[in-house]
Amino acid sequence: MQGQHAEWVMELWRDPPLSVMGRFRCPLCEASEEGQMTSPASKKQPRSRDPERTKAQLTESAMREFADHGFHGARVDRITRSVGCNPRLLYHYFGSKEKLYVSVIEYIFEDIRAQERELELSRLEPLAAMRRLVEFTYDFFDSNPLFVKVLRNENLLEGRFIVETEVVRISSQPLIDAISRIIARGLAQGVFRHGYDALQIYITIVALSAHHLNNGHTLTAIFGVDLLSPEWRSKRRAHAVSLVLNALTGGESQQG
Amino acid sequence: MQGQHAEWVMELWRDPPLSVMGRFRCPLCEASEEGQMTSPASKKQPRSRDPERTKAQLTESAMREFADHGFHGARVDRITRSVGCNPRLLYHYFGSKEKLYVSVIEYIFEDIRAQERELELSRLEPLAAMRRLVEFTYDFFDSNPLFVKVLRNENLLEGRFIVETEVVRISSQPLIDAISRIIARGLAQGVFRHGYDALQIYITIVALSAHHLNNGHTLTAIFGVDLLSPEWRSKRRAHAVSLVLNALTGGESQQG
DNA sequence: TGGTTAAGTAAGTATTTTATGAATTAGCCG
DNA sequence: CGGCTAATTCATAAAATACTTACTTAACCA
Repeated sequence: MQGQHAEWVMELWRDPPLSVMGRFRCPLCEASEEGQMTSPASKKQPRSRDPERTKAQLTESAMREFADHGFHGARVDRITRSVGCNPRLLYHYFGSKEKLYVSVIEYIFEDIRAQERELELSRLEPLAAMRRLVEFTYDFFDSNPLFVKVLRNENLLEGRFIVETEVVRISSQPLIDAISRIIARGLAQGVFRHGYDALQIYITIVALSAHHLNNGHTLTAIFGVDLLSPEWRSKRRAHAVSLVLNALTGGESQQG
Repeated sequence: MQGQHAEWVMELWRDPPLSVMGRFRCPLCEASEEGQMTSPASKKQPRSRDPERTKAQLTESAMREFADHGFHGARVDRITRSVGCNPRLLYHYFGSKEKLYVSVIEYIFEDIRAQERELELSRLEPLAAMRRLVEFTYDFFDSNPLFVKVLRNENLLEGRFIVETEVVRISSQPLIDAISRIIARGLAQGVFRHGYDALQIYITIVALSAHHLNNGHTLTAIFGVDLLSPEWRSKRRAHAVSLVLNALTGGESQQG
């Protein structure tokens, strides 16, 4: 849904030259404004009172807005308008654009934590566990574009807000420990011929899974192949699995 | 120099709470403003006339500004002030913030093209060639943070400007072809036991080299290990080389 | 030397955008 | 019902920001 929107806007954008004149007008922004303008019901009936719903809608809308435009590019006005509520409400519930952004980050991290807990890698054989980990990681990023985009922007801001939250720090060590144990078991059983540092391996898996998503547009422009197409992504999934497993099981030179 | 600045600002930023009140003030922005305020010489002597120098200074300053804040976060005012010239000059030479941004992208790509041409992979043995390619790619990203940052922002904008330039499309296919030949030679000689698609391998190399740079701040917050420290980066370099070479040379299962 | 061109300056303006003060009214509980 | 709380609206402040109009003056060349 989001991808379709992006492609459609790109299409609109490609033909006319950069901008005719005057102040910069972001075509993505204007398009999304118009797109949302029709949906939020008719104008004048007052909004029914439901603070939980309002807060949730604002968070959801803000997530999309920050994902699509980054912190600086995001407009509070667009957020409230897409919800259909008065701009004042945003400040009533969140205090500032900044605090809204932080709450979006926290909101987004609740998802991944829940999903990660369901992995249960210790019951599988080393090779199968590793395969599952790569597939899970790949699929998570592949199917959570908003997560990917919000994190990209947070890195643009040099992680200024994520260090404040405390929500993210918990429960990442268990995953690294689990990977350590898989590698140790694999080495002991002889199915793995190379030991790698667990954190390095995990970052590698994340890199293989997410880099083409983070950099899809420039890579596509550079190589002339659409790295964001479903076809390429499914090939990428197989490649990631294959590469990691081959690296662990194979070869005779090099250490890790 | 840039990294130091970032760390210093982060240090300032960590203690006081998000913002006291009022409109959002970006601490990085204010710091860099103050930092630059002292340098651009005394106020009132008129600027000596040198269009080339002025244009070059503006491009350079804009590159840093766009890298540090993204397109929307960048301020034309800061760019001209850090150069020490009148804001009108930016429009005199570039026309708009938007066109300035495009010219920065083109400027940045001239570097990498020049460096890539010096690779000369075909003379090396497959294993050595592959090692050199990984090391070169890693080192390029590692030592060109502005390139990395500008591209990250361009992806946030969904590659809206890079598709316009035409500068980037040339001479990327030769690299992919060279990689194809290396892999073919390696398979023929028996040093490689797995054939991979050249584009997949190259994206993989880029991913292993750049993902921790692109996502260093969030990953650092999540895992509590500074992935941007020199120590971690040098370990990362070895890991990337080892992983790719092991994947190519080793194992008996899986294809590519 | 004098005149043309363009580099640079001074001082804005129009617009956008975040944020607020204060009034209004819905909903809940006794 | 009546009154209290807080959800919502209205109108607007206040400041930033991209961009401009109108001008000055240095540099270059016939």
